[in-house]
Amino acid sequence: MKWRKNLLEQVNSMEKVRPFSHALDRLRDAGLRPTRQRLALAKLLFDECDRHITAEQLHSEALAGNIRVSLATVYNTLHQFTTAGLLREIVVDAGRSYFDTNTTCHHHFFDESTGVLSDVPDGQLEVSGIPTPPEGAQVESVDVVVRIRAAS
Amino acid sequence: MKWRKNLLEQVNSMEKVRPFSHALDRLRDAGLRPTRQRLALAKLLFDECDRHITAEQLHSEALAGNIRVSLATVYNTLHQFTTAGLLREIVVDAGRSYFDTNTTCHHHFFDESTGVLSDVPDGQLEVSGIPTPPEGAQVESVDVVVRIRAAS
DNA sequence: TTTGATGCAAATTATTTGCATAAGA
DNA sequence: TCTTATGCAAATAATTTGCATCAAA
Repeated sequence: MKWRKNLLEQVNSMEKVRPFSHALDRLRDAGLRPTRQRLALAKLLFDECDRHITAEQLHSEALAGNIRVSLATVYNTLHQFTTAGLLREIVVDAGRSYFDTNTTCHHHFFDESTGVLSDVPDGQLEVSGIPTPPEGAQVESVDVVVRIRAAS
Repeated sequence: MKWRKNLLEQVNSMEKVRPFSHALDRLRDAGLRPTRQRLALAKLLFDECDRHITAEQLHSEALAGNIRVSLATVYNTLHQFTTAGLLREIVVDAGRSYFDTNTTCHHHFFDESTGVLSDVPDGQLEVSGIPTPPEGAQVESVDVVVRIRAAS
């Protein structure tokens, strides 16, 4: 049927009305099939710049935006995005994973009272003398977490 | 009954045979009642120096040493020790907590292939320019994790 | 013997997996 | 239509909590 275009065409025509090319391009470039859920989650993640979010938070946002998606799918999608290099997983809290839309090398503040994760502005913090790892291992990354707390 | 001494006396007499004063002193100083389980776990933790261990690992060691203790008690004890300042909790792996018997300020290697956590020797790694935290917050600590992996 | 801390079973929270199904070619 | 990848229910893993019990005084 004529009106039945493939998803790419649909999306291209929709882009004229509402610009979600950003999210779509990212999925395309990563070689991930742009399904409805993925596209919706990508939009939430990448339309604003520089987000730090947990699976639970993203799931809430999706539901609030009338996107029907299970928490498991949110987890799976976040991990797929991470594997594809679209996200970076940040470990700051035992028993909760945060995902960062900024995948470049940078460091974090973690507010232990509120659970809010934020970026340390570039150029403020320097790590020098990265140590020689034990025999036979290579350094993958050097992660710095500045733990903060509301002043008492 | 005469033979029924209190725990302190028992322990003092046993010390002549087997030296676990180290573990006992630590509990005493921290104001924690030296119960059988706590004393046994403290012995495992503090008799060797500088251990990095998960709850699961410590539980296994306890069972191997014929110490009947539940995993929940191991968790509770690890947290009590941490609150008392005897241990430091290290967050390196989403969904698993490590505890470090070295509570002084230092940094870590985390081997992502094996899950082994180890200390970065003092003096090799320097962090400079600790950034100003967001308004109203104060810095609690600056944690550096050097993630390593077996060379491919 | 009394009392309050303790230790564990059961509950909770966070995350992963297997497989029926829907989506794209 | 025909796969193959997808999304979710159910399972698993990690950790916490409430309360009966035990140990110290």
